[in-house]
Amino acid sequence: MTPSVLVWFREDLRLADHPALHAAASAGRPLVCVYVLDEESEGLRPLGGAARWWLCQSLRALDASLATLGQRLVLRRGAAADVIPALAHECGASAAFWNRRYDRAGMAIDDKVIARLRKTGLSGGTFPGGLLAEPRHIMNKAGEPMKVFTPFWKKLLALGAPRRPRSAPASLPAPQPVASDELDAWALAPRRLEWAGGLRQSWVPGEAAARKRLAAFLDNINGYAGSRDRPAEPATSRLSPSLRFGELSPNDVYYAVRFAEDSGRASSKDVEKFLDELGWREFSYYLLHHCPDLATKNFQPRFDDFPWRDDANDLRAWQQGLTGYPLVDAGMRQLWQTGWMHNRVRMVAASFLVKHLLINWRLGEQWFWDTLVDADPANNAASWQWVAGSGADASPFFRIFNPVLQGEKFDPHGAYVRQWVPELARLPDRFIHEPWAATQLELADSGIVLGKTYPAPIVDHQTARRRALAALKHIAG
DNA sequence: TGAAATGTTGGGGCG
DNA sequence: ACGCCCCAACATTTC
Repeated sequence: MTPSVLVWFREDLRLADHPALHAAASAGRPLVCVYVLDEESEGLRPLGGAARWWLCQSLRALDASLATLGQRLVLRRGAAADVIPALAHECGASAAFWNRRYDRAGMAIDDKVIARLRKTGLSGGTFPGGLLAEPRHIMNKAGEPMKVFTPFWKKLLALGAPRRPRSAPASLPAPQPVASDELDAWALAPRRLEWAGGLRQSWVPGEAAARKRLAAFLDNINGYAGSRDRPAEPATSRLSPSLRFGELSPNDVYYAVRFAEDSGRASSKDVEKFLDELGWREFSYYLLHHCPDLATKNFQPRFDDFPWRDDANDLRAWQQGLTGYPLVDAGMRQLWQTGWMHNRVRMVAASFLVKHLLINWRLGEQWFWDTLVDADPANNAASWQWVAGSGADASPFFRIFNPVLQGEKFDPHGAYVRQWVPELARLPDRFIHEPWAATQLELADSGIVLGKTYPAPIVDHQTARRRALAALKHIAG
């Protein structure tokens, strides 16, 4: 019997531009496509709730696309270093292929899998597929990892054109029948039904839907550079969860945007601005690769002794969107209801937790990890550290967002606030970002009783700002 | 990928 | 007519 080839899907739940799948398909041998739910291996961070929901839907979608090619997705559960070699033997495979990952725990597992495969005469083939550039290829003159975004991104782009994406295989070799777990038995969907309901209303996971979102974004990219910061406008790509789970490869996105530019559909300004965001994703994975503890350890050690406040009430108010600052609350509620928050608001809300409340960025990182559908081990950790000031190329400690000014600047008519904080919806524009500045009469006209129907600010901006500056100046460097 | 404090300037009201 | 003051408006510095 012809030995089969095993393709191990991980954070690349797609058929297009999937180098490992492409290589396996070209071998012309029976194919086994597998996904392993690994909740046992040392050091792997368990997915948060919203991401588990996305994963479940995306696996279903991937299985359906494989089915159109006569294939199916085999589901297995357990420590990957056991499961993959065992499955390879079970189905008589001679090789297992996968696309690389870049976190330390994941790479250690992959090394172990390769070692075990080799021990019994099988081979493992690994491919680049998740990043525009391999992290080890970008170093400064001293041979050290780079620490500043702009030179990093310039260097990456100067390496030459990124790998060209391939389209999905038109056909796949016949499957090798293998037993599979039932997806429903994994119970990935959240227990709270209404939470899953909000996610389902907001998103369609899977490669096909991701490609539709990419196309819709390109149709709408005109003016992106300016409108991307206004959370009430549908200007951002909303591709983050798809990139997180690899429903699209960054190469696919990169070239789609470049093509829009070359064909005159998109201005260079808008394109550069958007590709910068893809660049930040690269930079985050790059940092995680060279600094594997990014989610728990300060990138800048001088933050190690910072006296964070331990205040469960303030943390809860922030999580629930009850800080009394409309823009922050709107963001936190959008997050809870849809599993996603607009980028501009993420910065303001995160800054509020860290700087106004002086709560440890790790607690914010953890909350986002649990609630974001795009929660990503690299982006989430790097971005929280960036906001906190402890990260690479971080926001300086004295940069403290004023949630009122940010609201007035980026949500001038309060459309975003009105959508997510409906109890403020009737406030006039001039008070929508600072309801406490309205008189009792004006509040009453809008049906608001401050402290009852909507909270008074849990901290005074001026006071909190000065407190943060005083606390942070000790570690300024 | 800020905001506040502080400094400077210039037009206009006014004595 | 002139100087003085006020204070936007803008620029610079500081956190």
